[in-house]
Amino acid sequence: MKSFSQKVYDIVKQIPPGKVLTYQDVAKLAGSPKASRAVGSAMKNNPDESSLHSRENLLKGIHKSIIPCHRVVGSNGAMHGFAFGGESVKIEILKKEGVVFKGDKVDLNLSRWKK
DNA sequence: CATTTGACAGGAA
DNA sequence: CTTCCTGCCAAAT
Repeated sequence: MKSFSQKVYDIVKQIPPGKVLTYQDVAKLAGSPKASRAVGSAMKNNPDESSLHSRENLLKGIHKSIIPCHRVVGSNGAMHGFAFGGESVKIEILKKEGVVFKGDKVDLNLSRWKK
């Protein structure tokens, strides 16, 4: 049985380019609609490219998991803490992938994955 | 086993 | 529209 965070990673990895998901949705898909917070906690343990080389993750078996954290946003379409170079950079990337932006926030009505 | 923490969400002021 | 407060959950210590 995968732990909650593992499920979260699995789900986030399946988010297609040009689409985003809110923490709430991820939590729901992971099995706990109210665990949006826990999702964030799991994300900070985030086995992304940066921590990919971390020995810790290798020991945990999380090494081939590249989590597109930039495709996970808050319920209002804004991002909170993820920054692998700066929020602005993240926005650029998302735009490039086809995510529609509404000012400095993501337009969830258009770019929300499976609605 | 109990406490603390955190990349959240939603409502109220 | 922005800021603060409260509720909720899983993981780490």
